Amino acid sequence: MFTLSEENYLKAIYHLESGSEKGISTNAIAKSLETKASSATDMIKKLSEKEVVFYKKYQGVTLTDFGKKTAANIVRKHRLWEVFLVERLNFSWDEVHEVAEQLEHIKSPKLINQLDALLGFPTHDPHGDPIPDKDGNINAVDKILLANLTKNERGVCVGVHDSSSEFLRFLDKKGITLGKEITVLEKEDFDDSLLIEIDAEKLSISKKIANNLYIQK
Amino acid sequence: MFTLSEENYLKAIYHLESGSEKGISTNAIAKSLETKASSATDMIKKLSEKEVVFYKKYQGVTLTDFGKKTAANIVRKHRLWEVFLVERLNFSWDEVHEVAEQLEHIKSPKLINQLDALLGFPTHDPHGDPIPDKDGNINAVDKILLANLTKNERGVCVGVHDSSSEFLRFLDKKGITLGKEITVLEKEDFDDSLLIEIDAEKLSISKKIANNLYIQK
DNA sequence: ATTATTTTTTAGACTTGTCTAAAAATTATT
DNA sequence: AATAATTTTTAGACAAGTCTAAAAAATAAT
Ligand SMILES: [Mn+2]
Ligand SMILES: [Mn+2]
Ligand SMILES: [Mn+2]
Ligand SMILES: [Mn+2]
Repeated sequence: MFTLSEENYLKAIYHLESGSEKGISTNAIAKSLETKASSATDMIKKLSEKEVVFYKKYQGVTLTDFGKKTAANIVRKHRLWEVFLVERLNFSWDEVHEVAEQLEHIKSPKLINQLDALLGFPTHDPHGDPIPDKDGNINAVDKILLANLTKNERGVCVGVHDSSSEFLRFLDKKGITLGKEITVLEKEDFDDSLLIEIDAEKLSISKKIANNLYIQK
Repeated sequence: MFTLSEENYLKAIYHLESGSEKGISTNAIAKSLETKASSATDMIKKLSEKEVVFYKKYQGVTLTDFGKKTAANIVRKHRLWEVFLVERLNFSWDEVHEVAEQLEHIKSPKLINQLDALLGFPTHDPHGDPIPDKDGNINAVDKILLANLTKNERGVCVGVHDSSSEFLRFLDKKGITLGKEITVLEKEDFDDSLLIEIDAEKLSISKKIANNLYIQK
């Protein structure tokens, strides 16, 4: 069994690993958990002792198969709870993260399986992120950033890269939600902004926004 | 804000207070939390510092108004989660306690208010215990122990005194659940057992059972 | 190839919550 | 009232998790 702190480190390493081949650096872990590198080193040793990570001094860290499965299970719980909060308790997608950070640590296999069933076995959370199954497997969809679409291309908004409250509330304000169809009408060269069509309306989108919205063609 | 440990001590004191006038002893707290008296003394000092309990050395401890409200809120969360687990996630009443012990520490007022609404503002948990409202008030019902009924008296089963898994599963096996009507047909003097009628069937009940079942006349 | 910079680890300290063993206070017994 | 038994508190220690400051290793720059 793992402590709350150990689980948070495992999850951080899991997220950092998806998106880089090499071992995850002590600094990267510390930054992601808003703690100090020395604390990360201490915890890495404990995790290595418990055989959820491979660790050689100065070489960074990688999850073992057991570690991957354990981490995926925490992510699974986090995302299922997010779905529950949005679908059943009327939370908006920018309010769920903090609460899910707590709920993901509740230990009860039956609870999470029944929750999964209650929600109809959802495949994605409110931010479009995939929900791992019981074995930790995720079926990845081929989504690309809106910024990478070319003129006149079209697709459905299926996820966000940045899931901060600020960004999510901004999207709400602009009427951009998951499931909506977006067409790129223009790409402005001098500021990299996009003119898009959504809900039969024209909307100008900055490069920053376009770099944080996932589209499925 | 209170730590998980502080919350558990507060809840223990809250439960011990209902059922005795005087201050709660260090030993009683320690026993109820399965810890040592010295640990209880340490924690009592912290709680006193935070002004949730009154404490004078060797005099035992009592909750302040603030402490009562804080403790009642934890009990509120515990019992609402128990209702959720039974009514929505198909847990049986003997499986919920351990999970509710964890869930009661989740910090989110919106979560608990929405959960309350989702469940239709329940007044009692699956064991018949009252759910405090947001201000910590409970409306007590006048329930008595089955053992205190006299011959030919009748009432509805509304709660359990012992809520251990063992006792609850025993009740399930005998077909005794909350809401059922029970009539006392005989009271045997030599072993204090009861002959009751439930679901139009006769059933013999030991003194121990009768002392742990609450009835509303 | 040295030197400088950055990253990582170690050493020592602190907090929270717990424990054991001993001292102090309270309560019960004679 | 004095002694015995019990309860409560204190003193000191320990594990988990964190921090700062300093040392060691790795990487970058000259
Ligand atoms: Mn989240
Ligand atoms: Mn999410
Ligand atoms: Mn319970
Ligand atoms: Mn209960």
